[in-house]
Amino acid sequence: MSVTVRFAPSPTGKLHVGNVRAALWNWLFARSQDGTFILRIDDTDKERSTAAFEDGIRADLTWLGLTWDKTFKQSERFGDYDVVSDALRAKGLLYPCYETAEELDRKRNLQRLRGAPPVYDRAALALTDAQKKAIEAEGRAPHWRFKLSGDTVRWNDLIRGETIVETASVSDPVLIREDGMYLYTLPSCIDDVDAAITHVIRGEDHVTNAGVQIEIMRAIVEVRGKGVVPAFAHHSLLIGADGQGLSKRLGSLSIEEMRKDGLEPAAITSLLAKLGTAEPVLPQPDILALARSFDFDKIGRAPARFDEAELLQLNAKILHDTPFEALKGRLCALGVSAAVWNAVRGNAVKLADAAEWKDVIEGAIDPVIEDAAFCGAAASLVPDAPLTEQSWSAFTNAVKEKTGAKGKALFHPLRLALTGREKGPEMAAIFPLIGADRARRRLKGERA
RNA sequence: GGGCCCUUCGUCUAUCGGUUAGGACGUCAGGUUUUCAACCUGAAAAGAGGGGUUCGACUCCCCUAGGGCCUGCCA
Repeated sequence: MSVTVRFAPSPTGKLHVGNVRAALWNWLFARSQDGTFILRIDDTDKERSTAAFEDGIRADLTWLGLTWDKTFKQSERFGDYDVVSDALRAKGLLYPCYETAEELDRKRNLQRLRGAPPVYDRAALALTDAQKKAIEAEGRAPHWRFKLSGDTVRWNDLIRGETIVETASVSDPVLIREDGMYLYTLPSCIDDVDAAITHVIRGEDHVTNAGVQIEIMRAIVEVRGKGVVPAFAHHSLLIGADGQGLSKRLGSLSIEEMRKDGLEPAAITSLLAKLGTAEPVLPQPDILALARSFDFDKIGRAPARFDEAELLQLNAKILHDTPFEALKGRLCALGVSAAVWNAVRGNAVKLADAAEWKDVIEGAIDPVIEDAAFCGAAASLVPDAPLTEQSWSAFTNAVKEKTGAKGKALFHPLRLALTGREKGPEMAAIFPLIGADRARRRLKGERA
């Protein structure tokens, strides 16, 4: 049986690092098994789902290189959900409830106060047909719950190992709201069975869900007369660099933000693929190489810290190794030539840094002159154009001879005068780019 | 409140009862680049705490502490 996985975001928000780690692992696993990766848009919540979020999710995934083999939206499949829910009703597995949200809330609070688990008491199951009729005569519509078995559900989780959920300690899940809208659970289960999903890879916030979903899926398989319950792999969630949960400040960790910030998608995939695994996090521009090394056995069970500083370091390393050709389009848009890129890429953390260096090299800057006499002497020693790779050492040797300065005393003031900055790319590389004329003027303290 | 999961260098982790507790990233030092970055070499750096079990515990058990998650007519 060939592997089929899915990533199922709901278009009610932007993709963030947490989401994307799940998407990535699904994608990597699919690719490593020569399987199928499905993008499913879970848009059952009509009020909160928007086309803009959906487009954003697709754009983000595409940008990261997580392309899908198939895609569909749950909103296209309500007919199928109707068929299955009717069959579930007929089997007595889906039953109507008439409590209001406030009532349920009250019940839960009471249970909590008594120290009891807030599990639905199934009062609706005791309702007679006459009572139901009477309630509906008042204009009240039911919401529908799935009747859990109360048994222990167990599965061998690909990451967590043997895992059990006691469905007796879980409320019968509401599958259909009072207004007739499907909640996420049923469509998700139906789609997983119908699409023949073999592996569900997602965050451990879903482990209790997995218990109830396995029961629901078993019922669906029976109703459909085909399909299987997939295998599950629940990974730990990411936490912040401070060791606290990530959920609070996901805004700043959105993929869209990172894209706008000019980060390399490979930096994100390199980090997220290996963070929390036994393998080292290394810059890996080839996402398929990441797929080849994907292994559930290497994934740890403890929450891992996501540190933006680490992401930036990876981004820099990836940039250091990326030739001009690979970045041509974006560099040209920034006005950065191949010569400039090759001279400055070792100093770029983000791609936009190259543009800053381009401005330092080619634009007008205000030089920093610490010692006017020294710089003035140097100005007169700048070799005639055109400058070459060798010009820098010829120039600095001449300055050394004339002024007696050496080491840091020699280089530091020259760098400051020529670039206006304390640090930067190899001077031998950018000196010819700055050019003899501009170099002389900058050494004389002129804006050039 | 209840339930599930987790806790080894700063970080991600290896170890599946006996190891000088290993690696990677980061950090620091030295080298190199007659400056910084890059690069090379090296070093420092860890079993949350307390009880057991055992000849022997990072490893198994219990307690405590800390963290994550679930406990929705959200997903």
